[in-house]
Amino acid sequence: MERSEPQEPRPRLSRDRVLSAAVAVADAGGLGSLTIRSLAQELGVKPMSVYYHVANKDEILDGIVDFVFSQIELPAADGDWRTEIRRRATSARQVLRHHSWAIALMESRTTPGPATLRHHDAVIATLRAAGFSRAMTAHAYALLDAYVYGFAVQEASLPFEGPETVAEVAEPIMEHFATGEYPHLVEMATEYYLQPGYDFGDEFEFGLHLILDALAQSLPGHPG
Amino acid sequence: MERSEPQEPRPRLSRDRVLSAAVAVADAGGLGSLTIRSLAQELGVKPMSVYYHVANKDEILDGIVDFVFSQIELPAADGDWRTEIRRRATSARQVLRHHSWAIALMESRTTPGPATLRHHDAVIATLRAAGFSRAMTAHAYALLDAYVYGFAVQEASLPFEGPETVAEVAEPIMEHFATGEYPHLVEMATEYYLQPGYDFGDEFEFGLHLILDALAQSLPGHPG
DNA sequence: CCACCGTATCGTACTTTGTACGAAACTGCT
DNA sequence: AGCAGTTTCGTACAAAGTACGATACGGTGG
Repeated sequence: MERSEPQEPRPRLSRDRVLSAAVAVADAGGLGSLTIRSLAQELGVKPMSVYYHVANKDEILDGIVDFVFSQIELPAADGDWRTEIRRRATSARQVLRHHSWAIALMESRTTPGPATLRHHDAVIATLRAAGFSRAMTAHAYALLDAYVYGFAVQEASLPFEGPETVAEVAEPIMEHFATGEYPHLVEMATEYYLQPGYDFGDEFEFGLHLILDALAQSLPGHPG
Repeated sequence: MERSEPQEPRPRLSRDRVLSAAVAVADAGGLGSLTIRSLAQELGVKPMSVYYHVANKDEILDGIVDFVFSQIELPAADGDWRTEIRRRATSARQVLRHHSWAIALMESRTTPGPATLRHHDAVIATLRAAGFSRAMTAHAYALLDAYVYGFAVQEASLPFEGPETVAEVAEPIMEHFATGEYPHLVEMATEYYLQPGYDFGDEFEFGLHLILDALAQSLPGHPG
C-alpha cells in the first residue's frame, strides 16, 4: 500500500481537453506562445502525447477557431431581426476581444468546423426570416461580417487595453511627431482620441447602428 | 585577365532591397514561405548577410507592412470627399487583395511606419475638410476602416480566387452537408453563391455605397 | 603600390519548434 | 496472469531565427 500516491490522477487526454488547453495557452500568452511543448506542459504531459489526439498542429488551430465560434451567441430566426443581429454582432465582438488571437487564425483557416457552419446558418436564417431577399441577405451578411471582423482587427491592433491607458501610450508617440508632419493626425489625436474618457470600443455601436439602420431602409414595405 | 567574370555584379544589399525582396517572396509563396533563408536566396546572398541591414525578422515584417500602405492611393483633401474616400477604399481593397499576406501582419504589428501615418493623416484631412466634426470623423474612420479591412479578411479567407472557380470548390463541400443540417446555408449556397456569375468581390461596392450614403446623411446641412 | 580601417558579407553553431518512429506503459478482458 | 488494444512517452531529425566572430571588400593616406 505504499505504492499508491493518488495525489493527481491526471485525467486522460482527449481531443476536447487538448483544444481547451490550447485555448487557455493562447489566451494567456498569445498565439505565439502556443507550441506543442507549451500545450503539453499545460496538460501535464509530454509533447508527443498530444499527437495521439490530433493529427498535427493545424488541426489544433482549426479546432480552437471553431471553439471560438461556438462561443458567439446565435441569433434567433423568430425574433426581431435588428435585435437578434445586433446581439450576435455584439457577442462576436466581445468574444473576439477576449480571444484576440483568433482573428489572425480565422483568416488563415479555410476548413470551417461545425460551430462555424451552424453560426452562418443561423445568421442567414434570421435575415431571410426578416424578409431580405437572397441577394440582400448576401449583401447584408458580407457587410455586417466585414464590419465586425474589421472592427475586431482594429481593436486587436491597438497597443493598449483599457480606456484610461490610451494617453499614457500615445502621448510619447505623439510628441515625436509634433514636428509638423501628419498635422491632422496629431490634431485628432490630441484634441479627440487622447481626451479623457475616450474609448475606441465605443465606436463599435455607432457603426453597427448606422449599418442596421441603412439595411432596414432596404427592407420591403419600408418608406424609402 | 582570366579573373574577371563580371556577369552579375550583384548590386550591394540595402534595407530597401531587402524589403522589396521580402515582398516578392511573400507575394510568390505567402507569408509562411518568407524565411530569412528564402529571402537570402532571393537576394543571391547568404542568410546572415541580411542581418546587417535589418535588426531582426520583425523589422522586416514592419517594413513590408509599411510598404503595402505606401501603395494605397491617398485621398485628396480638396476633392469631393465621397469620391476621394471611395477611391482610397477601393485602392486599399485592391492592394490588400494583391498582397493578401499583409492583412495578417497589419493586425500584429503595432509600430506604424511613415507611409502608414501619412495614410491616416490624409484620410483624416479629407473627412475634416468635408465638414465632419472631430467626433464624426472618428466614427466615420473607424467604420470605414473596419469595413475595408474586414472585407479584405473575408476575401482572403475564401478558398478560391476567380469568380468561376467558386462552384468547383464549394459543390463537393455542399453535397457533404445535404443531410439537412445547415439548411439555410445550403440553400443560400446552391441558389445564390453557386449560381454562375456570382463574385463575392462585387459585394464590396454595395457595402461601401451604403456606408458612404449613410455618412453623408450626418453631414451638416443635409436634409435629415 | 601598400598597409590600414570601416563597411559588408559570410561560416559555424546554438536554440526553438514541429513531428516521425518505435518502444513502453497502461487498460480492460478472459 | 496473459494478452490485445489504447494511450503515453523517449529519442531524434529537419527547418528556422539569429548570436558571434572571421573574412572579404573598397577606399585612403603614406
